[in-house]
Amino acid sequence: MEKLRGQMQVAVDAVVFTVENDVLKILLIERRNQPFQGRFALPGGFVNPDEEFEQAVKRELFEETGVKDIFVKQIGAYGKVSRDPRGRIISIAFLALISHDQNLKAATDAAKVKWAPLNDLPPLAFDHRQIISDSLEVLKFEIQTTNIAREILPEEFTLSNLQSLYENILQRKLDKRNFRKKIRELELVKETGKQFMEGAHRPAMLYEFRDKEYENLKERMHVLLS
Amino acid sequence: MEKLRGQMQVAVDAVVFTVENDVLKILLIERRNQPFQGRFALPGGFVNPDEEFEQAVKRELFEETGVKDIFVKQIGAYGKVSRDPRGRIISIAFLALISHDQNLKAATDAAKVKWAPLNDLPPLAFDHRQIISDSLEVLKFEIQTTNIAREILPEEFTLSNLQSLYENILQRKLDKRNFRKKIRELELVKETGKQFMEGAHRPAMLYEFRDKEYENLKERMHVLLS
DNA sequence: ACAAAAGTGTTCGATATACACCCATGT
DNA sequence: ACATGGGTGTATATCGAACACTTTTGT
Repeated sequence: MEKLRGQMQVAVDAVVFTVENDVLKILLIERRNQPFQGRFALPGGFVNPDEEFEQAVKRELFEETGVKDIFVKQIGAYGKVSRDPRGRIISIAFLALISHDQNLKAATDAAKVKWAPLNDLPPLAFDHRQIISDSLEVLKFEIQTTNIAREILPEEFTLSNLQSLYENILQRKLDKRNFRKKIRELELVKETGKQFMEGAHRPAMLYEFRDKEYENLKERMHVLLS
Repeated sequence: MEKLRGQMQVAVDAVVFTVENDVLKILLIERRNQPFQGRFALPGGFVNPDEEFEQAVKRELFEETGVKDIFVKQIGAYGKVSRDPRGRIISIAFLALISHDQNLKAATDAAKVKWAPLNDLPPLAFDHRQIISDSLEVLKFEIQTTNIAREILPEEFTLSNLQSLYENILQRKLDKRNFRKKIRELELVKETGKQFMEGAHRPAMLYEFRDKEYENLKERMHVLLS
């Protein structure tokens, strides 16, 4: 038997999005060791030999956030020879979404863990900035073609919360009336009957997501052709 | 130093599309060894320690097809624990496109290599059927939002060839007049002035792709929101 | 009364879709 | 002459985009 070819170390990394006070944030961890000691990096770790990628991600994220069932979706493999000075370490990157109402361990944990606003990220280790950028592109697509928004918002939310989420992800302002009309047509949400009151202004209606599947939104992908 | 964690074998596999006689085909290789001996599989192989994923794919594909610069795009990582009975072998899958006018070695090579029509694939080894399915989804998206079609068609082609390619990829019929109008609006191609004559009917105009970049097509992705 | 966010419809332009006939050629 | 695929335009429906005022609350 020849020496095993293609032998490498395989890790998973996660771009965990959540929304807090209508701000889209990403989970970062300050590195304690070389390389990139003191820099922030995406949470992640090596994959055990008998462990699925998704299990590995969820295991790592449970350790960091205390949240058990996190929505994850693979973004791709990052394997540039030079990406890690320690040697050939490839990373399978995942997009992960957490709703902020699950009391997150990370928020109150040691200072080495933080939720950084997407639009104000510190310098990052490895190729993690690229991974975040790619994840955001995927998220932009998914939010427009599925009901993935439910994975990141709390159980109950206002239409302003929802619009803010879309704006944060798509990185542009949306028109309130057009947005609400669209959401209505899609039957994405339903009223809870409750109201949310805060500040010196009219209270907002609270909504929750419908159970309806939204794969059908992908039919709108007839972008180019009849 | 502890024993290396996350140690695995890493391979690349390619879903190579080409179009021959207006039929969309995929490159398959008959396996000579266990497991799945005698079954067809995607071309691929292990990644060398100092080799980029893309290099590895292109190296393998050059060996199989004799074509040097093949368009490739990563689809994702496939790493189910049970996917390969020999052990934990993960595969980074790539979509690859070859225009059939480059005289393909594969077509004339040993019987163990064949171009199989997408709509008539034999049983495949490993999770390769799934990889093909996922690749086709990516291709469906790319063909509608970029000028990727140029990577698979020959230098010169008729509008019927082009439409046929779109139909093959999108797996549905398109309206000829609407298709041509769209292609015109997008300024995707230009006339060569030449004609292509074949069979007992009116000769067709030959076209070639414009050099224009088509990233801008992605702006049409405002599927959901204003 | 005022400030601040919630809520609500209509018009216009652009794009997608449906649809049928003549043309140039080889046999 | 006929069979075969190549080539062309218009009318309608749908969707996206732009746009401003009233409502409800706390202070």
